[in-house]
Amino acid sequence: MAPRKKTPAAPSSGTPVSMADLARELGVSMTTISRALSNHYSIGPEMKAKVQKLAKKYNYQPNRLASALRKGKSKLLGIIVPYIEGRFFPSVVHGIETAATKAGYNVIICQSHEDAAQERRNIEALLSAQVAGIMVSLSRTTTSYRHFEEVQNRGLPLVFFDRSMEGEDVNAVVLDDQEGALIATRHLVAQGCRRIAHLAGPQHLTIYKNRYRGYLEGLREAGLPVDEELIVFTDMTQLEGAGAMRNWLALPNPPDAVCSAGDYCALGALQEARRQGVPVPDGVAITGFSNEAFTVISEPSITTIDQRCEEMGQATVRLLLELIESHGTAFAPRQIVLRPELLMRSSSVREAKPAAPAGKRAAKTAAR
Amino acid sequence: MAPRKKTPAAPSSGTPVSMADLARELGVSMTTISRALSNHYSIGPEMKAKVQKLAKKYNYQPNRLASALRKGKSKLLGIIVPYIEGRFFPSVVHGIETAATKAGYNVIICQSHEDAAQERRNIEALLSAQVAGIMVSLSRTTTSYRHFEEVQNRGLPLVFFDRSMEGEDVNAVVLDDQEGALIATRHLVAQGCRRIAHLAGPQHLTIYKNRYRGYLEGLREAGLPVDEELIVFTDMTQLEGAGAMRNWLALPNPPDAVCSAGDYCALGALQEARRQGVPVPDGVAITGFSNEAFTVISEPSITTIDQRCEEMGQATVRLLLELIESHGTAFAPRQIVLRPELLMRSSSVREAKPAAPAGKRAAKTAAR
DNA sequence: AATTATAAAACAATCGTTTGTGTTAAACAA
DNA sequence: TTGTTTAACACAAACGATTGTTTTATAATT
Repeated sequence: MAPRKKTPAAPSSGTPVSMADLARELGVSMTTISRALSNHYSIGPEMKAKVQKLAKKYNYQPNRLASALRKGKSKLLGIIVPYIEGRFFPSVVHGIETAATKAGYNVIICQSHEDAAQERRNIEALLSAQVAGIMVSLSRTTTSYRHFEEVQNRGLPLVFFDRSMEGEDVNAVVLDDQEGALIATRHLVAQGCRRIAHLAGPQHLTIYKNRYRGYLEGLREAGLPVDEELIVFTDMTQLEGAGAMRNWLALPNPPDAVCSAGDYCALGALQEARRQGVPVPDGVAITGFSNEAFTVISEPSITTIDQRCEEMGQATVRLLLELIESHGTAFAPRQIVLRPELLMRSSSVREAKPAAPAGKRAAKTAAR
Repeated sequence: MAPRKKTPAAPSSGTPVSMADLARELGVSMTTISRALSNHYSIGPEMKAKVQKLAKKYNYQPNRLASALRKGKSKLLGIIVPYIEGRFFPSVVHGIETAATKAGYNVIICQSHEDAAQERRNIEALLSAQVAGIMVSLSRTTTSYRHFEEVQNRGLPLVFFDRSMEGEDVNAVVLDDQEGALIATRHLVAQGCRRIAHLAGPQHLTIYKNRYRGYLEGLREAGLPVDEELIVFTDMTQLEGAGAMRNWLALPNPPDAVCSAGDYCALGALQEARRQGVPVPDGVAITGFSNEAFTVISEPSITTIDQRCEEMGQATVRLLLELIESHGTAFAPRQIVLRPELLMRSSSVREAKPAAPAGKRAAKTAAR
């Protein structure tokens, strides 16, 4: 044990300044220091000034551990994502961190690596760290939800984002995936496409199921028949997209459009079409989903659905903080649904229109 | 204040189980519980077994706040990045989180948003949270380093990564940027290029300065003259890359290659060249820097330098943990330099070579 | 002058773990 | 038997901040 100095700590001594140091220096009690710093009414104005000046002089930083321990509430939020890569999760984390910092919280980040067991360990670590609330985007392999029940039992606020548990009794912020696929399909219909194919994702994941639904809804809305030949279930890889496109192009009556539930898959399809000499969008129009960075780079640039990553992060934090601050006052769980945005780009816009027809954020694109 | 139960907590009561609960249940002291769980020698084997069984039964999670407060060392690491976006930082964070978790630490993530003042506040928040160590990639606008000195004064381990302070007295993990630009230039020379241009970045940033140096070294090595017309200083945007290329192509004697210090800038140059009908790589060969995701997507795919993001994250954590665990035993500050890797792709490889000449990770590329 | 408010600050317990120092009892050696 | 070692555990004081409950002055009121 390093012997604790009895003399007041100099501004740059090894050990950080504590309230006790300030109290000793001013000859008052720690209570006074604590209350002066938190602007308690029972401390006189001149004493407050003295304390705050001294705190600044020594660059006093409160020990948040001690504070959290005593108060039973920390200024830490936990976030669990499957991984920190690609476009989506980093952007959401970006939004979360920004919003949390603004509210005086810090964020502990964990990756589940798409592994339910790791997710469970993450939860335990966060509980152990006494976070004030947890934000989760579920791992693909999560089937049991017991670890989340324990979070609930402790009364700890829990908000899912993007990949949520089903049901009305959870707090969640999600994208309206069905709407996203619907507006993509509508857009293709508006471009004159009549045989619209769908690259679907794993159907045990809600997001892909909903995108599939949106596609079907779009067909129904336009009075188009559902052709099972034109629906392929994939894991959303570039390779599978190319494979599906190859098969479709070999059909006697190939599709004139592809609505993909993911950008990578759309890219694969696009590349395969061009490899086979089929022009995009005039031979086959293509839409993706997620607004991955490359969609604006590829040639032609890919029409896609923006997932409002930043807004999702912000909304998640907002909801979580509401739950935290309304401590006890049992809130009815809420689901916030964000509206996706269609980004029209070259891969699907068929004739050169005089001016950008849709929203401000339409195609920047197509260096050609 | 919720009245604390006196009876032992059921597994799913609101309040988490504490050591006191376990101690009461077994009729022993908290000391015994603590030492049994940490496998202290002075506790008998059968008592240890009993305690551990009960802890498991109640799913006891130690309060890390209390533990850290008492021990003066938390299991939290802090990380400050300019932002969580693009390819590089998310990947490094990915590597860091993975390595930290493996070692039993959790990571608090902060963004400086390229703002020195925010960076300073981040540091204070991390100090306040009593992290065991801090990892930083400097904001672009940081000119004063006083906030880092305070970290040092507290004896808190500090490791820079990628964007580091200059000097021998800091711990840092960086990429050998000079080497990166050098091998890119060498590669262009090997492709037969003789008038190699350089898209340089802001020279007050070490990384760009070093890339510039590497380019110059490459020219010297090949006995090529330095032509100032062929060197343009930019902020590394796509737009500026295009502009520079436009100017170069208007030259009486335009370059036959461009070595860019960044991928976005290289992309801009590439697109401008193609817009003007100059073939890539045969008219002008192009290399980028950073291995952004789009470099493999663009047509042609872009030769670039991989920055070993994951390895950088791992190395950063490794170094930080060494510093933490060697507590006190003053370590000589160390700089770890990672070797960049050239990823040869279509934008620079001039004639179809019979087999990939270089390393295993060479071009996958070129759907054409 | 005695009483009662009010303001300003001190006391002391507490959050949940950890750990240096006892304490007890059994085991062993002399 | 007495003294000494060892094993196994308990006591109690930290860590640094917070907060309900006094206490002590000072001012205001009767």
